[in-house]
Amino acid sequence: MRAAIELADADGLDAVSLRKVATALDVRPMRLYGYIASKEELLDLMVDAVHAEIRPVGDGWREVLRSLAEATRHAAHEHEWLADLLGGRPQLGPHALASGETVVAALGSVDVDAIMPVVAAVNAYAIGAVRREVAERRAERATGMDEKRWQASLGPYLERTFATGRFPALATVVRDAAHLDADHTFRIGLDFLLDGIEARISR
Amino acid sequence: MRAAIELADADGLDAVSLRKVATALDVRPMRLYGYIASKEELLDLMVDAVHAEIRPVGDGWREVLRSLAEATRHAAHEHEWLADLLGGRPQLGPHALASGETVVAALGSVDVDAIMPVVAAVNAYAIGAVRREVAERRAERATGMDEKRWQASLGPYLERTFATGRFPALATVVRDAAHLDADHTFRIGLDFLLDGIEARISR
DNA sequence: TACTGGCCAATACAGTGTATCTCCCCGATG
DNA sequence: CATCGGGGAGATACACTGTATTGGCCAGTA
Repeated sequence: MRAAIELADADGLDAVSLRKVATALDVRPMRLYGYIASKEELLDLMVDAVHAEIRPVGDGWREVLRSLAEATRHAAHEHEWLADLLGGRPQLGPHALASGETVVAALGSVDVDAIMPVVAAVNAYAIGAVRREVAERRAERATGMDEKRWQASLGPYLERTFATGRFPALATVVRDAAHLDADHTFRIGLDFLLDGIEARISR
Repeated sequence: MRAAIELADADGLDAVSLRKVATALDVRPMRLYGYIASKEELLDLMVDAVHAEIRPVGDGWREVLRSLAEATRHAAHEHEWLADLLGGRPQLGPHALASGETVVAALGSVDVDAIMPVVAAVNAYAIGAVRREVAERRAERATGMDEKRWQASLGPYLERTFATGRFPALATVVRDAAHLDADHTFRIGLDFLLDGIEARISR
């Protein structure tokens, strides 16, 4: 599983094949089936292993939830393949449960019936936001490794389609609005969500 | 592309192979490369095609954003494979831009610099929430098509791990808290987010 | 009529996850 | 001590994937 994570970190999820993992371990491919039942199980184990790095901390429910989201984002930055797997199947491994435990424990002051929806919402936001962020990062890299070429290759396409006049509102926003960086965008959305939660649970 | 969507609807994303799409069209596989450059492009086209079904409607920014999230969820229910693709790469196809346009147009009363973060946050939440929902739905189906067997197969595992005493807070919440259905969970999280947005943009 | 350019089909290739078959070694038994 | 049996490791096999390359045919032109 560690070998698989190293492969994925280095060359992406596609580079994780049972044959490659086996050779990394100096073992024959079919040996792996003594430990896992299928490749999906290996992927689940990888995700749970990374959950060990997601350790929410902080005082009070708000800080802990924020920390959960930020830690998820941080983990996905270090393991971009995580964005492809997060939310793809239920996470019930020990490390995932452990981080869930610390979060729920920090929500002791919250109404017990509200805990699950709140945690679920923060998780959903974090997963969706991280996915888009990683997708953009990859797209940038695909067009020549630097941001200028990305703008240069995307710009003309967008200009052309905006020039059709079919998306006037979108065009003005893209052209006129301030462009926030990824950090700010993530935090603003998270603040929206946490504000809304705060308003409801302290009602 | 329509053929590919039908295949995916029927048997999941794995069933979409260029060979199968080609035979569905009574064509030889390599013919497809006259229309697409790679399989990824086909997947992008499929996603954009489904974006045609995502038509946010409503009066006022709040209703439109809610409609956007609900429509995304609805589309993913009819095309479960969409959950695997959403957020996986930037969506710049015409239909995706069109739904973005109607959303942005409905946010005319909002500060222009706030529009992008707001839309991004709602999208992120919708994608993350839909993913988890679809993941659960699949897990249920995988354990025998009905919910009872799902509980029966998951229950013992959770009971065992909770019995270790390592997740006391989680255990009490799972055992004692009311379990909301998927519709409510989605709507509650969405309300959190929209409340938070409302508080900030009308500030 | 000879030729040539383009396009379509077929084949080829390197890889995938996983099922099955084979064989060898080691331990237990007569 | 010899023989046998079983279990596990290894190799092989299979069906399939996405895509590059090759072969051949046919239409249009000189």
